[in-house]
Amino acid sequence: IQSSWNESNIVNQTSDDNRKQSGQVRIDISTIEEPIGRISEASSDQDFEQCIAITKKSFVRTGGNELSTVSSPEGSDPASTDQVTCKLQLPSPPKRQRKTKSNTENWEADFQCMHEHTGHNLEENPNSYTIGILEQLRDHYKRTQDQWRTKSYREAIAVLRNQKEYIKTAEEASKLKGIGPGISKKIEEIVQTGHLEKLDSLGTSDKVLEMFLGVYRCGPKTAEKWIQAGCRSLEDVKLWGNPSPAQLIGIELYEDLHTRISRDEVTEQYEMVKNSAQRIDPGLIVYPMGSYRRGATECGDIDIVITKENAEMPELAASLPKILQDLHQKQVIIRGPAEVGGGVDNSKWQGISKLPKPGALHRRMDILLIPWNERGAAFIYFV
DNA sequence: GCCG
DNA sequence: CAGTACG
DNA sequence: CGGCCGTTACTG
Repeated sequence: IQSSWNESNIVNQTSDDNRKQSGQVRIDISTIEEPIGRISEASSDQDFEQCIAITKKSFVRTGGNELSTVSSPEGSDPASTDQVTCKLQLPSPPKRQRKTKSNTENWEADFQCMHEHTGHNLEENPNSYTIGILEQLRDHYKRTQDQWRTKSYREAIAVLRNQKEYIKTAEEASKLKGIGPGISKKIEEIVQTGHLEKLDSLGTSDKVLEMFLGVYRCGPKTAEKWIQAGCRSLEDVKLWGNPSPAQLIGIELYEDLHTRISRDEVTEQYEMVKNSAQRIDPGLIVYPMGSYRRGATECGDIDIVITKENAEMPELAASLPKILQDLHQKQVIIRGPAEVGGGVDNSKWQGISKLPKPGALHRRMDILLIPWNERGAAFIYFV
């Protein structure tokens, strides 16, 4: 905020010169409107503006389902820099003309949440094959609990996913922030040979570990523990693994929870929550978030934010058990209302939901409670 | 693994 | 407190 | 080389 929260700095940046210290995000909050609801009324909130200014992460155009959080690609050509730069509009902003005028007029187009989500607008990424290989490597490091390599691959993949061009050489790759010498070489190898020698030498014997890691609320430590206990199947885990209640749900619902959710079903689930919430309190405002809001055609889970005008956390937290109870009557909720305390600290609920119709699958659902004056930051964070 |  | 999870 | 997201939220 110190470096960017002042007007002169922003004017400088617009004028295309001397901006080696880029990496700032500039968002025109007065024009942020999305199909689901409006957050533009929040533009009068100082804290909302500051939240955005503070957010140094770039909201890079997303070619896939994940919002990239890499820093702005400084040092690249001006055109591409413009594409990831949006405007932070101050009370009386100087509207400057950009050199590349198409970008000026249409910068909103670079953001998924500025488009109507028909569910048919996500094009294939030219690097999808490369990404697939790198994902295997990432998963390997996740299995072997190498958290930092996992992180590096995760970030490199996110960067690659945001490229419109096919990255063919190590030289091209290493220009991208988050892709260094190691992954660059691997990218070139993948492009030239179609696969990666490193993957062959890893062995595929850790299928069991992989399966365990797929269990809801089982991470590397627990998976390792189950292996050490001699478990080789989910049945074994139930007998010998001493799984937690949540993990037991993850085992019982393993298939359901690994099935992607259609956009339409997320809409349905969201409507159910919204109806229940507003039956409890008509003032509650409910939004679908996460990958749904980013326009994904299929989602892994269902993210929902609940807020209310001028409400703080205690009031919202008090409503949550009632909402869950109401939902419980209409759809199945596991880890249901009884286990949710009424404490002031309850700001979220993570559980399982299922639409009340034949053949419906169990889905992971997150409900996040957001105090009214934090909604701006929440919209940035949870999307 | 990458970055500073 | 460690572990897991969320964006 | 050292640090790697969050004074995250929640469970057990």
